Amino acid sequence: MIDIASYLNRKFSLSQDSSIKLASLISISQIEKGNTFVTRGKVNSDEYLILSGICRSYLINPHGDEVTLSFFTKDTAISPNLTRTDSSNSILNIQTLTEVKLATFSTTDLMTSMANNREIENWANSVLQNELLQKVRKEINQNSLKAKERLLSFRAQYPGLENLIPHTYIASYLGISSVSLSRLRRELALT
Amino acid sequence: MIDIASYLNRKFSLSQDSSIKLASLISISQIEKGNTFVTRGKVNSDEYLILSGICRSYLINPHGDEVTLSFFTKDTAISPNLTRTDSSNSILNIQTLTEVKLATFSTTDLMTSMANNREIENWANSVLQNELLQKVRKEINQNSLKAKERLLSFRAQYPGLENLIPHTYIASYLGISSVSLSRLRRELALT
DNA sequence: ATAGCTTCTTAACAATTGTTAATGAAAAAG
DNA sequence: CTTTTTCATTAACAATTGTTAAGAAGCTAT
Repeated sequence: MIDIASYLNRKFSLSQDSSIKLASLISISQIEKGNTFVTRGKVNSDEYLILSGICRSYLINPHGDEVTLSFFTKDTAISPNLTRTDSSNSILNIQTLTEVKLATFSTTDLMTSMANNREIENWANSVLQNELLQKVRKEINQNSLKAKERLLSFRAQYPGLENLIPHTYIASYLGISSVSLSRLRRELALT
Repeated sequence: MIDIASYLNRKFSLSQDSSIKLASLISISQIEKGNTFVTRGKVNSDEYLILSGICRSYLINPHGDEVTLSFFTKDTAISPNLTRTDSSNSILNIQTLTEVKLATFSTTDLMTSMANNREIENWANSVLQNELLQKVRKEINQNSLKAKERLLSFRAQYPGLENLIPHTYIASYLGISSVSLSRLRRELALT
């Protein structure tokens, strides 16, 4: 409990007071690699912070293939519940790509805290805004950059991630085949 | 005033009571074709409903070209302020593609109404959820469909729009060149 | 109506990306 | 430690998309 509060204070720049308040809502869990802990179509009413490890959100496309929508790394929040549910059912899947230590709290609890604490309200809103910004950025990248530039952009956004997770996920995130990804990696390595 | 209330009642399925309440916040304006009435980087704190006409949101990509992100047609809401601003500055441009009749109200007024009226709160939340759903759908389309399928999907989503606006905008929305779009139109016409 | 502008189409060629299949390397399982 | 299994790379070829440039068709404004 004390641990989580000081963690929030350090990593999310919340005051000691707000950190303790938020920490009281949180429960910690450890999830093994490869577990899809949020499933499309199922009810979900939680918010998540990743204390350690890596996750991805993904969907099955009309051809039956998995498409990775985004990655979530250590010390970041997973997309706010609001942005990934439709009448409280999840519209996407979220899976661990490594062993993950997760901080979970209910969306309702967060909303109550937001109503009573201006700092928590601002924090939650900034998480939401950041998520939306990311979506717009990715949309622009997909529509206006070629695959090679998108890979460079991915590397800048997620330094080191390329060496930690299967390339299939990165390829589907970039919207290319894994063969293309391999080709681009080779090209860029020769420069 | 009476007009707008009954319009909201009809087109957005709000009760008479809520419609009148919301209508009292609204001011109507007429905007000529081609006007960018929301500009990236500038302060924006308004919500918009399109009473008639067509708009698009767009951005300038790293190569200096315009990229169309989405279209907005008659009787729909433009993306909620929350999803297109960063600390109250707009992160994208919104432009009329025809003459447009617009209903405008301030985000602050809406939030106050939401706090006092459960129906308006639900309505506003459904507009927001719908916007986010659209974003996810488009992301999947872009990452997993070929250009021809994306065009078909565009036609299904915006029936008739293809004949009303310059194809350059549609091409950049689909993430292809306008020459490619023309090619695909021809292919599909021969079927 | 006609001159000027913009938009759409088409063609030819180049560049990018996808598909299939084989090989090699690394990780997991026994 | 060996056997499987999974994953990444490469090659060859096919399909898709981009680029440039030229012409046609539709609009706008005198």
